[in-house]
Amino acid sequence: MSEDCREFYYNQLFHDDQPRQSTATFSYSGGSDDLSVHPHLQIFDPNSYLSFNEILHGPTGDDDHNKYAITEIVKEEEKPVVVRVGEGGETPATPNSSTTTSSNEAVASEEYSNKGKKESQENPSEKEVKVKKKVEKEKQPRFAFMTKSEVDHLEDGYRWRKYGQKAVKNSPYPRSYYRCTTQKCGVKKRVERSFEDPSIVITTYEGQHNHPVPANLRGHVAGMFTSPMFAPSLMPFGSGSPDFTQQLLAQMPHLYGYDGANSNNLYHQRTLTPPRHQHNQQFSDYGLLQDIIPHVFPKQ
DNA sequence: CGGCTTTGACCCGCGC
DNA sequence: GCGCGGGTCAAAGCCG
Repeated sequence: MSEDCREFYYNQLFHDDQPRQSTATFSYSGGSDDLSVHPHLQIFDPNSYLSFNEILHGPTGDDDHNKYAITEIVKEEEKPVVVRVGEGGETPATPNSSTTTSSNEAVASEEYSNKGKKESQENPSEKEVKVKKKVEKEKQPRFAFMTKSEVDHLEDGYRWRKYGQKAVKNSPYPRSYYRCTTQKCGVKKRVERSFEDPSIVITTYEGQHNHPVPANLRGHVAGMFTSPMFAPSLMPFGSGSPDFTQQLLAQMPHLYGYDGANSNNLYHQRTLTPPRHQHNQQFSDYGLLQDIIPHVFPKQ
């Protein structure tokens, strides 16, 4: 089988605070439908594979080009670490310009029922509760990424329920608040559009999912991240580091292939029609993963 | 009918 | 204390 390899540049965010210019090699099989050489591919739906070009730039068909070109990832807790995908020479907005640094955020790890605030008012040890909440709140991993996208809410494999929307000061664009719909998963995300560059969507994740990507979701990313290969125990990241799946998903939201609950999902349409690249650019997920994190997925 | 969005009201922290 | 801004609640409505 012939394999075409190209280089994909990105800054590695995952392990430390030092942004590192890294080179990963994306490999995909060329002109072959022979998946037997990649038995792991059988767990995915081959119809949802994206071409290498789409990995880099987002969907190329259906005028989707550049809609999902991710521009930056900002890790919020410390100095912003920028991850830039692609080499489009874009000038993304300043990471700090639109990410929230507000201190009055809710505790993501708590169950998000309506009890939180109101009960704490009735509780005798009100102060202790507040302090505890504050500590827990500060522990929540949080990071933001900026995506060049025409749609506000990018699919990431998880199901979200919108629970609020607020006007943002000095910005004509509102900020939307979402919560993961899975019970006892307190992950939240905020989505807003950069007022400096309206083509850029800023998504801020808060907390870590305590469950896999919903299994009933379509698309190879959901399948990939629910596979045993992505068991948390295999992930090389220390505690306190944002969940890898989220990070990888955050890097490549244009990979999200499932048909989620939201009607503005660009990928809804593409999952209904076979990708045009299927014959000559079948993408190997495993090869991709090997190259991104070779110490987790050593080449055989 | 269940799941979701919308949206005004409310809560809370912070600065003045 | 007051006002402001961010975040959340929850009722109402929409939709498949």
